[in-house]
Order: sequence, then C-alpha cells, then structure tokens
Amino acid sequence: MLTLRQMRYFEALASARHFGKAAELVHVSQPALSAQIMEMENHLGVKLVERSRSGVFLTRKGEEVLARTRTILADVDMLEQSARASSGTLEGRIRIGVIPTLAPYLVPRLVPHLRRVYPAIEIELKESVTSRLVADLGEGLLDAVVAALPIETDGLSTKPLFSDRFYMAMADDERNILMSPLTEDQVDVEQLLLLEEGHCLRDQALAVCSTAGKRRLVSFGATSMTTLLQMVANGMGMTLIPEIAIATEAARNSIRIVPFAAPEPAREIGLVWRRSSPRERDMEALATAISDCADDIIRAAAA
Amino acid sequence: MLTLRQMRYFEALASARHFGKAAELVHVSQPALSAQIMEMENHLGVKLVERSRSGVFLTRKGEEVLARTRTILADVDMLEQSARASSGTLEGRIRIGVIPTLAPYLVPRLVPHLRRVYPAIEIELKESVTSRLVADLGEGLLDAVVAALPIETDGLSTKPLFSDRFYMAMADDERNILMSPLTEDQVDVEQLLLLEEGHCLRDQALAVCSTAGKRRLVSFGATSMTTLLQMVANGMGMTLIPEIAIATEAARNSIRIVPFAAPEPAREIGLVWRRSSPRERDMEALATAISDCADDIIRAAAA
DNA sequence: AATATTGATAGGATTTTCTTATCATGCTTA
DNA sequence: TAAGCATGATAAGAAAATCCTATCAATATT
Repeated sequence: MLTLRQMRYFEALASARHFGKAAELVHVSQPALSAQIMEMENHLGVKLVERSRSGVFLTRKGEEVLARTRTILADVDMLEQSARASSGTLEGRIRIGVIPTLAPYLVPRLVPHLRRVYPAIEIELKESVTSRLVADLGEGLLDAVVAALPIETDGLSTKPLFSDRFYMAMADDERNILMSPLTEDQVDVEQLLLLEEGHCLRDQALAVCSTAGKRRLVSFGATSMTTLLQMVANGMGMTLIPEIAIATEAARNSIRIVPFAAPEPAREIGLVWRRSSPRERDMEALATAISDCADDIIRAAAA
Repeated sequence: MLTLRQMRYFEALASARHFGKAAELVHVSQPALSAQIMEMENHLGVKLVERSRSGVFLTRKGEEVLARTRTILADVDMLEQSARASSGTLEGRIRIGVIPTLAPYLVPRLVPHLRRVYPAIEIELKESVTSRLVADLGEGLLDAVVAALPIETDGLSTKPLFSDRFYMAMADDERNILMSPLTEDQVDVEQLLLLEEGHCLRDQALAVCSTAGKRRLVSFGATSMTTLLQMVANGMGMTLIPEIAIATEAARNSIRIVPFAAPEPAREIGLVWRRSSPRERDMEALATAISDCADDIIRAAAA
C-alpha cells in the first residue's frame, strides 16, 4: 500500500539527490529512508532512483512519479491548511428550515441581517411544516430549524427565541362587535378559519379556542397566512394571527386586529438543531440574530 | 501527520455513512476505523463527521475535506497505475550523446529508424566530444553515449557496436599519386589535416600515422569532418576519413578515397551507459538499432 | 421494560517503522 | 597500490502505529 510517508521521503530524496541528506531533511535515519524508498519501488514495481557513486538520479519513471508525488503532497498541504483554517462563526453554508407561518415575515429581515453581520455566510432556506423540518434535521439535510415550541426533542437541542402573541384578525367592518381585549370564550368556532392540516398554528388556534365544541369546525384548508387573511378580509370568518405577521398582513388586507385579554395567548418560537452538531457557536449566533430581527419586526408593528 | 490510510478510511466512512459498514469496506474492524477517523480529526483540529443515532453525517468541513480527499486518492491511484504501466522497450525519453565525427552520418538514419520501430520513443540528442559526453553521462544528463572505444569505464558499461574502417581522403587531382592500398608509412604527416583538440578522431589519426615524426604537424583545428574535407578537396592536404562518413562526404566534395592495406586501421564504435542504469533492455535495443543503421550506411557507401 | 444497534473504549497482539551498528563497494588520496 | 573516506544496503532489536477482540454506553426498537 502506497503511503504519504513514502512520498514525502521520495520527494526529499529527489530534492537532495543523496540518501543521507534526504534522511536529514525528513528527520529520520538514512536506513529508514532507504527502506521506505525500497518499499515504494517494490510496491510500484519500478526503479525510481538510480544509485551510483556519482550521485543519485531519478529514472524516467522516477521523474514522472516525482511530478505526481509533488502535486499530491501539495494537495495534502492544501487540505491540511484549509481544514485547519478554523471557520469562524457562521461562515460557509448553513441550511435553515422555517415554518410557513413565520418564514414570510422573518426571512426578509433575517437574511439581509445575517449577510451584513456574517459576510461569509451562505444561507439555504427551506419552508415547510414542523414535522417535515424536524425530519430533515434528523437526516442531516438541515442544520437548524426555526419553529414553534415545544418540539419533541429526539436527539435535538432547543433554544427559545421569542414569544409571539396571538391576536384575532377579523374583517374591518361593523359586523364584528367584540370586546377589546377579547376573552377566549368569545370566539365563535364556527367563524374560525384555519390553515390546512400539519401547520402548528392550526393546532395552536384550536387550543386557544378549545372551550367551544369542535364539531362545527369549518376548515378551508388555507395554505398560507396570506390566503387566510384574504379570506378574513372578505368576511368569511376570523382567524388567529401571530403578532409577527401583523405589520405585513395588515398592510395587505383591510382587517381589524383585536388583542386578547391577559393572559395573552402566544406561541413560543425556538431554534432547533441536532444535539450532536458541532456548530454550537453558530447556533448561538443564529439565535441572537433571529431574536433581534423578531423584536424589530414586532416593534415595527406596534408603532 | 496526515496519512493516506486515514483518508482511505474517511472516504469509506463518507460513502457508507456508517462506521461498521465503512470498516467492512476497507477490511478492518470498526474500532480501527474509528480510531483513524478520530486521529484525522484531532490532527486537523476539526470535526469531520457528526455521529448521531440517525446516522453519520459529514460536517461542512467534512464535506470539504472529503472533496479534497477524493481528488488526492484519485491522484494516488493514477500515480500507481501510471507507474506500474511497465514502459516497454524504448518508450519515453532517452537522451543520447554522439561524437561529432559520427553524428552527422549516423543520426539522420538512426532517428527515423528508432521512431519507426519504437513509436513511443522521445529522443534527445547531444553532440559533443567523448570527454564531455562521458561527463554528462556520469551526471545523469545523458542516458547513453555513442563513441569510439576504448573508454575508460568508470562505473560505465560498454558494448561494441561496429567497426569503422579508416580511409585516406585526398584531393581528386593528379598530384596525389599514391599506391592503393596505402600503407601507413606512406603518409606525409606534414600534409595531414586534423580536427581540433578533443576529438578522438584526431588522436586516432595520429596513432595511425604515428611512425612519422609529429613535429611538423599542421593543425587547422577544423571543427567538423565536413570542414576538414572541404579543406582536403581544396588541396590543402589529406585526412583520415571513417568509412561511415564516406557516402555523405564524397557526395559533397570532390575527393579521392584511398583504402589502407591490411590490417586496415579502424575505430571501434561502442555504446556506453551507466552500469547502475536500470535500462539494460533499452540499451540492448538501442545497440541493435545503431549497429543495423551503421551497417546500412556502410553498405550503401560500398555500393 | 427488554432487546438490538451503533460508535467509543480498553487491553493486548501484531505489524510497521525507526535507530544504531555494521557491511560492501567504489572513489580518493597519500 | 593500499589506506581512508563516502555512500547506500543490511541486520537486529526497540519503539510506534495499527489492529483485533471484548465490552461499554447511549439510543432506538419491540
């Protein structure tokens, strides 16, 4: 089996053209170097060097092998260097999954922010429901997931990022005469519009309004918050909207946002990653960035 | 120190994404593979793989190192293959030195002949006096030398190729009324034209004509046979010409070629190479080729 | 909870590699 | 020409690296 050691010694020998000198170059005794060269020659079945009194010459094959050896050794050097170049925080590719009820509001702020703070970052995004994202995380297809907690943590680490309060969104007309702040039992489940199955926000909405019977539930299976709020604006019902979505969606649709009475219901957004991942520092940095962005977005909505 | 073994195991691990399977791939126990991977990680100071219950993933660095590792391993394969591809007879570069009193007559036939018989040959030629050629041979700058024997053989091997008889060349006019065949003591040393110092033919000519005193020697220091024979044709004297040069030179100059009486003086042309050279077979083939060409040339002259 | 997988760890055997000492050869020099 | 020198090969034993078997710890599965 050919070894790098053999190549290193051979390189030295080719440079020194002298077994003893070459052995010094690689900090080894002359017999050790001789043995490795012989081993290499035997393995390749070729004479690499010509030993003569007037010095050591490479054979034709030796010259050819030397050329290849040099590029290989150089490549190995490159490998060591590039591997050791400890990539700092958030350098290189990071694959982030974000749930659909968060992504459209968070990502447009988060990505530019990350790019600004960590110029060497390469962001890959995936938007899907929590279960899909967690599966991808488990398979190594994602590095981090931003989703609503709690998440059954199966070899995963979690860090809470921010709290995202729920509001009720309804058509901005006179039909909806509700107290503000709203209490949960005022919600008419028949009027509640929900996202399609799989979205955590759907489950959360149901949890908030759980006091009423679930029988008369009408699901239009909306695929996005935006769709849902268009339905709301058209008077088809009302829906729960997370605070982070308000600024964007209120600007698009003519809706009224009604707060809940304390204790205000909310979802906890958190960052999730494989516990076995060596990127603790990246996760820390990412968590901070997301929290900051979310705060900005929510503060902007309040203003 | 990074080793190819580590890289081979790492490659296997990246392919199998499983320590046990990877170990099988490289015919080794799982702890052995684990240890090498750990060694590699420690050496590089980087986590290459993420060990998790749901499988083994490469880290970013791991991916990068893998890419480099693969090209290195491929290059090593190439090296082994190309080295093992036993170059047949007279394949690749061969550097041949030829003395000036032989080269102009031998080379134009020899080179096409070699190219025809050994298509993969790359010929490099050097024309110089014996001492220079032998020095170059000793320094590994030449692989073979074609020169007149004997050669003080200092770590060199020698093989006689052919015998090259001497003739006397003189102006083709009526002034030279000499017996044919010539006997050596008929030569008038004062009329003898010689090559400059260093050429073996000069010494051989003097040896042939040694019976006469050397005092009156007139040397014009001609640098080539052709020059010398032009001088002869112009009536400036006579000179020794080796048989192999006759066909070419007689066609160029109006000269008369007179043979010597038996035992005809001659030079022995031989092939010389470093005894330590592993190219015995090449030397054998080269010797045959040269002998064949020389025979052709001399036979052509006789016709 | 019991069982099966999977990678890490431990201890000792095996193989590789190294060093020192010495040899053989050919060159240099007295 | 013989003694001394330089150089790479060889030998023998020490050091190291690598490996294997057995076992552990942590998870995942049943």
